[in-house]
Amino acid sequence: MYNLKFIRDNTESMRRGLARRGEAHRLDSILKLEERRRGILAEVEVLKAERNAKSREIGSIKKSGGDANELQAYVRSLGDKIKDFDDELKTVDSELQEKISWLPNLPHDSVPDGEDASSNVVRKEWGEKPEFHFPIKDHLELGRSLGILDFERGAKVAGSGFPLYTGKGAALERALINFMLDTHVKEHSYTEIYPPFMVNYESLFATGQIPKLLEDMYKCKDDDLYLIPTAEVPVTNMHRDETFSEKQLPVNYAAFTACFRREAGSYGRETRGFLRVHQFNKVELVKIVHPDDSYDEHEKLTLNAERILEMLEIPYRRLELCAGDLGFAAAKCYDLEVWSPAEEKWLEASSCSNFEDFQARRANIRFKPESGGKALFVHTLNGSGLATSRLMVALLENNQTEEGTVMAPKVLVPYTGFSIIGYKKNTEF
RNA sequence: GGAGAGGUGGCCGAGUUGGUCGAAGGCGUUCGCCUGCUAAGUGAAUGUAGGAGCAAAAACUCUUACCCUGGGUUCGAAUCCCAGCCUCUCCGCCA
Repeated sequence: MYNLKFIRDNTESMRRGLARRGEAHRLDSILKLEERRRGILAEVEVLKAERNAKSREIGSIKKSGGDANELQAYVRSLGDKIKDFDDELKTVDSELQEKISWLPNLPHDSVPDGEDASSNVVRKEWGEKPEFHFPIKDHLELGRSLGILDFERGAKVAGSGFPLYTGKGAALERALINFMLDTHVKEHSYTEIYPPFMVNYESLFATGQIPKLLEDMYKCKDDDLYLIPTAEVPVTNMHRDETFSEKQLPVNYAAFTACFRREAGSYGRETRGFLRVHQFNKVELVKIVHPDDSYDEHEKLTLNAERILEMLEIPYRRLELCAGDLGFAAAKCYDLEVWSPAEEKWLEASSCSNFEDFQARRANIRFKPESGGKALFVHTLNGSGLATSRLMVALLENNQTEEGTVMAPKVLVPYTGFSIIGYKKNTEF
């Protein structure tokens, strides 16, 4: 979220950045409104200054017992004019704020050009895609035949797109969450957070889900609360309207939450099983850092997420998103994709973004420099570390055996207590 | 859900018979003085945001707004009225 002064002083560089995302058209009406705003301001402030002066005068006249009726009538007429200007100003202001709130973040210089996902660049590929010498099953068949996933009953109790895990499926899910949290907390030095799963409008606005993604949020209308689409929202907003001291930075958080997304308008598109769901679990990493460090921290964060996949021995690749495919608030973003042998496709399991000061401005999160001077905006980052839904697809499919069973990854065994998901007793181990 | 108390600057805390209050006092912070060092003492400074002026930036000057939020009354509101939000205490209900 940019302030007016910044837009006015950096119009051309903003226009260039926005053009890379195909959003440059948004700037002109803002500039026009801004000019009108200043015009009104100039007029109304003169009137207000006069009103203040005359009112003081009335005060002293009255105190000394004089008659100020005529002056009062005059100032009253000033007040009427002021009200007209103020009303107009209010209209212009809210229109401006609305328009500015739709300006996305500017892509970092290092971000490749491109209009859509087809221009994303593969930066790295890890692991070997497994080769099977038998007909393989997809995650849905595996989940059903092994009795660990029950999408039908999930649909019965809630609706389609609400996963339901049973027996070893539920245990595997829980193991995965604990494993990821433990790794980030104990080995990568993140502080664990367990936040609310519902947030208010201000929080969604601050992290940039609103206005653009409003339609994708589940809302509790009676209470004006929204189910979180990601832990990024409550965790980043912990520090809304706060000022850090410079030496408190960087702040690193890891949070497990369920995530809720309406996925409005995406029906029929890759909606089988876990490929697109309304509720899923995710361990999210959030960093609040010094502006000078955010690109280093972005690399670190991405490596922290990749480490999980390597420990789980899941083949993945890292994609750098092109300017046109960047999320609304991101200045730079890497996606991590896991391999699905059944789909023969890469599936997005993580998205690691540097928001620079975009969210910090909206959320008013600052730090006080050691050298003194004004508080500056921090940079915020986050990334999934990771989402279990797509991970579960890769995990089941990549680790299936000819018998139709699934081997649990070695690192998970201490968490699950079992190393194989067979046909029997998956609900009574 | 019911009853009551309260929301003021980085913090604490005055200010509620409306007027010179952006707001006393204290703490903290910054700069200086003093003292072998530290502590203590002492002098001064110290809110944020917007606009205008100065060719630009900084400084500076002028000005507007802000005492939870949004309305209202008034020539004039931190102070009065209305609505809302939040916090605390007590009661009820409940996992």
